[in-house]
Amino acid sequence: MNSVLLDSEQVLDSPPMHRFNEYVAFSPAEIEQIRGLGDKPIALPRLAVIQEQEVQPTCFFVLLKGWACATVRYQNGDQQITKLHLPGDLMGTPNVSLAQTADFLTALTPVIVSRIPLERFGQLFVSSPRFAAAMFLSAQRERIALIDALSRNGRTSSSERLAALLLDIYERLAAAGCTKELRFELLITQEIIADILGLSLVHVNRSFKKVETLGLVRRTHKIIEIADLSALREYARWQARSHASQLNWIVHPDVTQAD
Amino acid sequence: MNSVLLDSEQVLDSPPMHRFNEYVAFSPAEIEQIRGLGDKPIALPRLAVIQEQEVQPTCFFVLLKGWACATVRYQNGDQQITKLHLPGDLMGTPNVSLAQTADFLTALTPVIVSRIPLERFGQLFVSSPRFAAAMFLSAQRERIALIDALSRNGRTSSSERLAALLLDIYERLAAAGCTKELRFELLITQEIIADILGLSLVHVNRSFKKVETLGLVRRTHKIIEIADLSALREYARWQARSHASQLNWIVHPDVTQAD
DNA sequence: CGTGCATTTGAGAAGAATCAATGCCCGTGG
DNA sequence: CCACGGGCATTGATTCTTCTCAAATGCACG
Repeated sequence: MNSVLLDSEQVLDSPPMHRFNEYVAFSPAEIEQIRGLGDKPIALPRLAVIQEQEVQPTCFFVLLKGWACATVRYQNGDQQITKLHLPGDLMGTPNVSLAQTADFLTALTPVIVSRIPLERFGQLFVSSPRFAAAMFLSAQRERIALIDALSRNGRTSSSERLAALLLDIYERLAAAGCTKELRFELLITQEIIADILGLSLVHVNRSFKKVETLGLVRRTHKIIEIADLSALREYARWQARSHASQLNWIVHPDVTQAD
Repeated sequence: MNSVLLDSEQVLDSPPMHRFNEYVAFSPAEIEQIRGLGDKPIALPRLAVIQEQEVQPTCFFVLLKGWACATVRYQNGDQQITKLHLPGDLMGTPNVSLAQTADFLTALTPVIVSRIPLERFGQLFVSSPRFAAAMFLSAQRERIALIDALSRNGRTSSSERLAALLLDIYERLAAAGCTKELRFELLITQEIIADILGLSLVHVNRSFKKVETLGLVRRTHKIIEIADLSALREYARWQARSHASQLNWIVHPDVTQAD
């Protein structure tokens, strides 16, 4: 891996930790523990392979900066991107259940990632039920994201799928504070979008023109502006998904901490 | 729900508990605890809705007998089955991360299910790190199943998808001890298969004829016989997925038990 | 021996893939 | 300063896959 070690303090406060607090309100002390899970962040160039397919998983990763993706590749060269990773995402966690990784992790832009060895992760998981609960809920939430992708790919047209993808990216970037009003920078090519949606590059282009013609989005270079948010939601058959909030059945105050 | 209460001992030893031991070798005492999670099993007829879409999740389910599925339904009536559930499966777990359930759980045959209230599940999850680890790994394994479905639907032809579905059902039934040699009973209609694969009923029928003509499977009524297992695997671009076995990073002996 | 559900078949239409150019933007080197 | 080349986006023409509509067949069950 063609990587560059970074001064850790440079990124440790910038990274979007918002994903860890989605389900459990961690205390500052707990947040410190979670930050301690990762190795020193490393920078990788665009197209770098962060983790290979069909190797034994010994770690997973946090994406601190940039965009990346998980790709399943077949012998004949076909590939399908099964997850677009945005800043703050954990990457490679499903593989911990397997003897061999199921997918590639690839940088779509220059990225900064931190490697989390399974040993260190396991220690915290076992010692902190609150952390275990957060990880469990987060895995279940990712299953929902996959379920949504699967149902969309099976039952909606190409342009509806594109609309849904743009909405998904918009909402996730907004949660990470990476949008300005209804605009965001789409850091991926149409070829990558084709790999995400399971379409051909040519057809993605035509779908783009369609959602533009319908007055749902505007494009100028890489900047996407949502022209009509509610119309876009309707067109994409968008289903709002709010996080569970009543979690006292699984999330309790941390007994290892003094009140 | 049009349900019938059953004498519990009638089913408590029959159910396929094999799914719980996939990652963690539980002791008999632990198994007892896990069995105690579920309410008294109930029987439901075919097509019964086990859990509604867009309601608050307060429990999930174990499927003790029969087949069921998780379905995402859209306003216009389109629906996509996102998971085919076979005996032993946990059903509805992804919903615990949401304020509202994302899908319907529906019986595809007469079923026997047991309801697991979140409170009871949460107590065991918090008190037993081994159990928490098993649930975490199992959720990650389900993500892999969804990733595989997503990549197949995006990148393979209809008949390849059908071949992969038949293989998937065969292997899962074999793990539950519900196959005889290379034969199994396919308890679902072609319309259901269409909902699973994201195809039309008519095209499923033609795909069936294709895999039959290719000499990969044979059909007599509902009985499917795999005519050439390795050829079927190759045709379906089947990817073997073995469970992770080196789990000492997260699975430790249960400290609450005496040696 | 109907009746209802599931499977099968046919024909035409629509959606998406493929093949093949062309255009555009931008950085690089002459 | 401009010609060139590479990567990406766009367009056109054609082919192939899958869908839709419609009808017929088969099969189980009262």
